[in-house]
Amino acid sequence: MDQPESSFRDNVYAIVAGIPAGKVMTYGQIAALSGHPRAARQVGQIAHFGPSDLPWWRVVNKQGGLAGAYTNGGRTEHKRALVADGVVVDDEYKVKVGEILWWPVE
DNA sequence: CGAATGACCAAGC
DNA sequence: GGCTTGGCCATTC
Repeated sequence: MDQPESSFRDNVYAIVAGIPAGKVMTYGQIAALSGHPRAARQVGQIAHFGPSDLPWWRVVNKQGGLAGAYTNGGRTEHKRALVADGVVVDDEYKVKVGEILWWPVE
């Protein structure tokens, strides 16, 4: 392909696609692992405009809060998808930080 | 191609 | 504790 293989976008795809069911990751974490520790916003853009083949519902913010602009219908469906995957949700629309999957850094 | 937007994060007041 | 600012860069108009 014409694109460089180590694109920020491509890395995000691989990471999000690699999130196991029952776990969630944060935008900042994904961005950092993609090579841009401050590009958490782009993860959100990719999530919105990017491919829908990836489990974006397993992606939450640093507070464990769900995305308010979830393409499927908002936090309602987002939370529902998480619970369906086996993720523990504390409040109506928040996930425990302890349930977040942290990648093997260092 | 340029400007605007944005599903975030961290620091400052 | 909540609002404001700066930063990142892909997607859209």
